Amino acid sequence: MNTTSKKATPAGPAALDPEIRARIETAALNLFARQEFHSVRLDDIAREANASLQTIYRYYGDKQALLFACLDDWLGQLARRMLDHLQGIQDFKERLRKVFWVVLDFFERHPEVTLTLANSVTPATWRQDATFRQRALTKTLLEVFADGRARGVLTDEVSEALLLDYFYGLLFRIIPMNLARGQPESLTAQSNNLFEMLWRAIAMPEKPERS
Amino acid sequence: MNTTSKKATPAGPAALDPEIRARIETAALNLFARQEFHSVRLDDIAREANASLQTIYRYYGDKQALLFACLDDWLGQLARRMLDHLQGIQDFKERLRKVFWVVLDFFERHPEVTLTLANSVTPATWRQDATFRQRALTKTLLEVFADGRARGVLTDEVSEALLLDYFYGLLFRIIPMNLARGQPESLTAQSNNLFEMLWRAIAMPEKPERS
Amino acid sequence: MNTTSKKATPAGPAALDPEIRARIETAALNLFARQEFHSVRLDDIAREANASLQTIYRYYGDKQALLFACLDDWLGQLARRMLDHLQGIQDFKERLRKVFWVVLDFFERHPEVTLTLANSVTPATWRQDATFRQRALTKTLLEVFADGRARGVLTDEVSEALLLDYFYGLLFRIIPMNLARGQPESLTAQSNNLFEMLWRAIAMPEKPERS
Amino acid sequence: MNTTSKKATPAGPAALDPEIRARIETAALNLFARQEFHSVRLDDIAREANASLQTIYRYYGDKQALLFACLDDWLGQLARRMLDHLQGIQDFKERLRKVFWVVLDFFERHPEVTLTLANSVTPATWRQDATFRQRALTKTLLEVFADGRARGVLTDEVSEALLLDYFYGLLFRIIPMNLARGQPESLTAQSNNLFEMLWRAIAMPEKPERS
DNA sequence: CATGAATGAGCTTTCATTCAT
DNA sequence: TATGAATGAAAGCTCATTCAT
Repeated sequence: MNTTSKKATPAGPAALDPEIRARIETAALNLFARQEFHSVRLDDIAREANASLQTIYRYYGDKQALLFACLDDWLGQLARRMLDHLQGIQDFKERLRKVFWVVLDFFERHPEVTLTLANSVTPATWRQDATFRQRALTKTLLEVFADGRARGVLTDEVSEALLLDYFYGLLFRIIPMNLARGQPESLTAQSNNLFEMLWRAIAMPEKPERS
Repeated sequence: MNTTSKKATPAGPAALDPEIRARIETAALNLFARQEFHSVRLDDIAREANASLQTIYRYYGDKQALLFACLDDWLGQLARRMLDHLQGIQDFKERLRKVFWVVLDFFERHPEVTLTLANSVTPATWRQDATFRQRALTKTLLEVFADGRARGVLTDEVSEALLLDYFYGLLFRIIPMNLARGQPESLTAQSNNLFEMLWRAIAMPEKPERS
Repeated sequence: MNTTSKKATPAGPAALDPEIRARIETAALNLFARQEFHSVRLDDIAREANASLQTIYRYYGDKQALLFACLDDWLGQLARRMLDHLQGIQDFKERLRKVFWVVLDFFERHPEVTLTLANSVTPATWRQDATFRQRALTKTLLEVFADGRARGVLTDEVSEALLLDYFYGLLFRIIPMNLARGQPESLTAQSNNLFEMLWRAIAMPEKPERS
Repeated sequence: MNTTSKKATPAGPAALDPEIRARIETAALNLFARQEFHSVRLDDIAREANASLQTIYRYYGDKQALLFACLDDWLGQLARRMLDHLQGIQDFKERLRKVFWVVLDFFERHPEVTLTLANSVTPATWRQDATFRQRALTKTLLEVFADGRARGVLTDEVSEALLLDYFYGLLFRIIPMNLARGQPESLTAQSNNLFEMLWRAIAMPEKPERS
């Protein structure tokens, strides 16, 4: 509600007790995953975390900040993992394939994060937060796509932004949907198939060989 | 104290006064489009609609039902439009291309609906409502895809559900994102390009000619 | 709430249809007798009376006026009965005894009126209404007591007002209480005993005969 | 929507903050004394008490419980005072005289309590509350009367219940009426006169000396 | 830090009362 | 007149957030 919330700076420099932090965020993520943001009560989080309401407020400032903090940790982890896995891969398509796989793998292994994103974060909310690691992720990806474009590997039928939308749109749909369906089949296992389809969409179509 | 509390039946079959209904839903849609569901106050809707709070309760029962009612009307309209446009088109790809175009065109012309879907409806919410016309839409599309699969036009690399996810994921991403970007370029205008890319992804890849 | 309610004059000169009036007041009295004033819904009265809400409003103006109208009719009847019965009785004590009996007899035969007075009329409410026949009753009684005082029949230990309070206080207590107890014994039947006790209280004590 | 709605337990045993409690009850009593129960708004009580609406709900649960709580405190005080004053008095008549005086004195010194009882409590309401200290008072008095009956001091012309009605009826009438008349004369000051009149009514009449 | 309350906002409900047909 | 709605007011409830201990 408050754009310029001049809250008591959420947590001092010492970041306070990381163990308590962990307890709170685990509890929070579990609840945000199961219910909509507004149906989750801070009371419940406090109880599940075995912490007091005051502590939550001291650490995070308000409910939304808590939600963001939870996600931020995980997204940071995803970003780190991504960079790690990309090391040494040169080929553009292979880099993208790897990115695709890392994302599938990550969310499939952390369903609470997936569900929280699906149930408790609306685009409007998402945009509100300036500190998101997500920025970093998106920025990285955007550069990758720009590069692919420059190298003529990616189609130029549509704008770069739209290319990125293909990528994101696909992932953001199949991951939570597959989870909602009870994960009948692992997406990670089908990663290559899924990626090849995506690639056909966004790659520069081969010019028909003459003759 | 309360002996026979009968929940104000959310509007009888007579639908009460359609003009008031329209005023309320217009006001509601405008607000749900601009803010998150929980930030929208029924007070404000009532004021904007020039109706009383009680009237809203009489017509819809509660806040969420109001939201659904708003969307339901528009989605019904979309469904009708879709069927209308599909008339007479036989070719599978052309049918799908048409569907794609109708969706882009519809949401691009009704940004409030797009924004409301993006800001005020989470998947969890979405699933809660049994009466949604959306069901009809999805069911129709699923049949289309099943048919395409059966005819061998669509790839069999992944399940039908995933094929549908490609379709939905793309649309649900590019439409609100383009709007958020201030619609620098009409999606409808690029419909064919966008569709061809999608088609490459989901179509049965041509077997490499022998020789 | 509204002291100077400039309502549509409750019922035109023709007093409208007396049959409908009767139906409404019967229904109202039954409900006011069973529940507190504020727990009675005009809806229910209308339904029981087989009349429309509008009709009630046209006839009475508002809820409280309806209550008063109901009581007024009965109290008028009581007053008439009283005057009728007093005819020809000269002796002061006998007149008072008769008054006492008429009151007991009347309320014992009209429990709905008793209950309505007990459950739906608070003193504050009572005082609000200027048109009450009750005024007439009280005024009459007050004169009776003044007369008794003047003749030296009633005690002069306390003010006339307090003498009247003995009379009223007793009646207003025993009548509804006996009803609440399920009327184990008819008060009317015990009228003489009860009256003699009262009389001992309010009569001028006989000066002890000297020697 | 609502899974586990647990009615705010009307104040735990700790009675919460007694100072706030006092502020609320004072405010409430003042308003209940001046207007009818249903005309009093909890808003107003909260404002006058400098407390929030929610606090009132936390402490009392609902409006009627608040009313009862206010009265209960005072009636408890009256009961204590009564027992205190009765100590050491043996003679039945003197005991009753004392009871009579304590009641007059108490209500004359607490007009808000008197008015609240008169304006905001109907018999129907009164009967609803099981915890009322009033029970204790009535029970005590009933025993006193039974005792007087057994000892042959009280008249046996009517049932015990009716004797008690004389007592109550008189007090419940003269106290609020005198207040409504602006207390032209102190009842407490006239206590003996008033009691002697009552006594003549309920005492066993002296048998006429033979001869 | 934890606990327990206090507070403000906003949803929901129930009615008297009024309006329109 | 009867019917069906519309409206305003107030009760009652839930929760984030804040305070005090």
